[in-house]
Amino acid sequence: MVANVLVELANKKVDRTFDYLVPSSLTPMVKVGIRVMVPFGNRSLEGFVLALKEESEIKELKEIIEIIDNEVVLNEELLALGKRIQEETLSPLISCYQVMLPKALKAKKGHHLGIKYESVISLTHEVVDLSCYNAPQKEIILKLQQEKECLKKELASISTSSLSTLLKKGILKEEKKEYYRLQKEVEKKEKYPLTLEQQKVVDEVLTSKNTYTPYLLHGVTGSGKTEVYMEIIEAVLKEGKKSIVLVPEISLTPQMVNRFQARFGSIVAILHSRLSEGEKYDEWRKIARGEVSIVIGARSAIFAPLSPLGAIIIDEEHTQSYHQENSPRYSAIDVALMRGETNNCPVILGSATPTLESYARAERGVYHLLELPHRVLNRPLPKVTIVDLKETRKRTNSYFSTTLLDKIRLRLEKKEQVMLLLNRRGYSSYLSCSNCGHVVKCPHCDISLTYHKNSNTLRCHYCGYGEKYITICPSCGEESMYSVGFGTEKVEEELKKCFPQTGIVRMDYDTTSRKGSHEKIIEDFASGKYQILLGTQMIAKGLDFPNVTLVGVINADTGLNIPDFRSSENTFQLLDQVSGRSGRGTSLGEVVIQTYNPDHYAIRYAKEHDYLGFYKEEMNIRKQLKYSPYYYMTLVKVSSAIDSIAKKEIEKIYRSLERNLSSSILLGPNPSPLYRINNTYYYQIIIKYKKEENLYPILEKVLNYYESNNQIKIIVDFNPRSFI
DNA sequence: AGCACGCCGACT
DNA sequence: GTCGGCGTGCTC
Repeated sequence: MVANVLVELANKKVDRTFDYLVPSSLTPMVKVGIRVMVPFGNRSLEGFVLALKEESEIKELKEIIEIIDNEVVLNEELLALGKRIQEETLSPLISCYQVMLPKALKAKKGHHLGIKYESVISLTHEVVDLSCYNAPQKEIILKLQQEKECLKKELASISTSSLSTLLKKGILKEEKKEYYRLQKEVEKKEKYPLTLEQQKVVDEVLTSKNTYTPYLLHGVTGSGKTEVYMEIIEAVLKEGKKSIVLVPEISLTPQMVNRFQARFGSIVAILHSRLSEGEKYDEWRKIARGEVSIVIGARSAIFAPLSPLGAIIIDEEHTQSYHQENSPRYSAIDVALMRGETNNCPVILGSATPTLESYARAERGVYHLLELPHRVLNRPLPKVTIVDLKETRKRTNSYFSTTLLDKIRLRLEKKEQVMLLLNRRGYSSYLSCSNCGHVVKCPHCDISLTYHKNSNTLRCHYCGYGEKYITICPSCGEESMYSVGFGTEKVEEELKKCFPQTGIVRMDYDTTSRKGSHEKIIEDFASGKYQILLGTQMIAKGLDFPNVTLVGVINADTGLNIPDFRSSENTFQLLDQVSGRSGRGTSLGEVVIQTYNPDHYAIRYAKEHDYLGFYKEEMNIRKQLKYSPYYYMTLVKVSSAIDSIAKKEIEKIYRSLERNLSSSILLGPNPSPLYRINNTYYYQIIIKYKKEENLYPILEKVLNYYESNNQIKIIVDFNPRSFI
């Protein structure tokens, strides 16, 4: 027997299968979709078996060295899915398979994480007469009579010596059992009754529960989308079918997961990046073995090997993090649609602020539109007040307008909670010299350094470079450096001066980098330990604090000046999402948005919670400027350590695209908005088109042409979410 | 990705 | 004369 093996190397040159002889001793164990170790050149590599056949055209075959898996890691659906992703992203096939699996199962040599075993103790026979045992022995036996079996380490904590005596006497027996690392008990809760609106949405989805149907669920913040998801999941569960729920990484909090576990118990598995390697491996095994029916996870959970699938749900579908930013550059939404198609099941994309692309698809009937226009229990959406910072600046140089300060004070007096958004971390934006105008920049990147007061450093937010804070200008030698702009650190400092008696907590990249700190801040805020939560956009999505009645946006303009055609859309989404954190409980909520651009349409529509108004106005602009969703957009990027080489090659690529693409508009070639990162130079071309048959063939040619050039790297991103 | 093979410059 | 630079090509 001969096996087609795809080896672990993620390089276009070896991105095909190689034939290997299966030694007769291994024949019964070799299956399509398992990992094997094979000789490759003068070393040995891991690879996936993609096919089996009787003979090969190659004369001299080498033999498979050994088998790594007993069970299949890539089932037929995933094998086919990987091929489709390869075709649609032009990424190496091996990377399309690697991305589907937890680290422990990737075909990559090195750390092979094993299954974890625990010693389990149980009674060998019924014990009726307890009188001949001493106190700790009795305790152990009683516990085992109640629970049938216990972890050895649990019983050892009662008494190690009693335990070993009972084992020696043959009253107890010890076995090694496979043990899942992530285990917890959650108290089951009754479900909430659905509102009429929610029920209508559920009913409509369930009419198509056995057919591939994509839905866009447009539901305002607080409209109870999660309850709708759970109801759909329960309905398909009754038919013996399973579900995947994708949520943004940042929303995968214990609170969120608990809601699902409280309703469905132990048939829920969780997959996200904060789990340890071992925990992920265990969760994945539970899924592959069919022990769970619901998977909740971030982007890559879309590859969870559940079968049969009855529903796929993507919450906050507008989230940028559903697009992977490195190869393979796939979109979890596209993958969800593919899997919905092969599994004949509905795919529900939910958001209060869908992307223009998704809503346009819903308008054209590609997605079925479902709507939840009201909050549950007739709770109103919060009233939004816009504060013009140009006016504020005339009177004060505080970051807080008197309007915002007064409202914070009022809420604190009522023992309610406040959330404040500032989408910029650090203390100040950059350092400048008042004498010569010098700005401190990163030595490796084309970007100014941000001052972080807590660590007294200047840091680059792109490559991670850091240096000590300076007061003397490195250019003119004067002691005249001053900081410009402000971030969360500085606002926190001022906030503490304004409200010295109040518990204030900051949540941004810098305060959440330690494992568990993100959860801790959320928990502490939920329990009332703090009254004010100040944070970057990571506080905007999905969080549910019923006691928050005021949301303040310190500066709504931070995202408006980014050179990206989606800056208005991103700003509108952020403002609407963060506004949605206010008034989710019984008290009425309100929002204050501070801005220098009170007339900007993104801010005007966010004030009115008017998604459709924003959608229409933004669609007009996109139409005029020929942007997505009127045109598809593909980004071609060239990077090199040598500026002139990157520049020369992007120009070559441009000429080739110009010659071969007949119905596209080409933007560029230009230096990328972030022209230099980590001493690498970036140039790019944006291709806009409605229909372009030559696109894939020509881009493949370009990629092949440069595959052995190690001076430059080519990145092709179809429908990217960011052009930086 | 590695690693061998191969064809031109400065060294014990 | 040889050591070694890294361009090119191959891995079943």
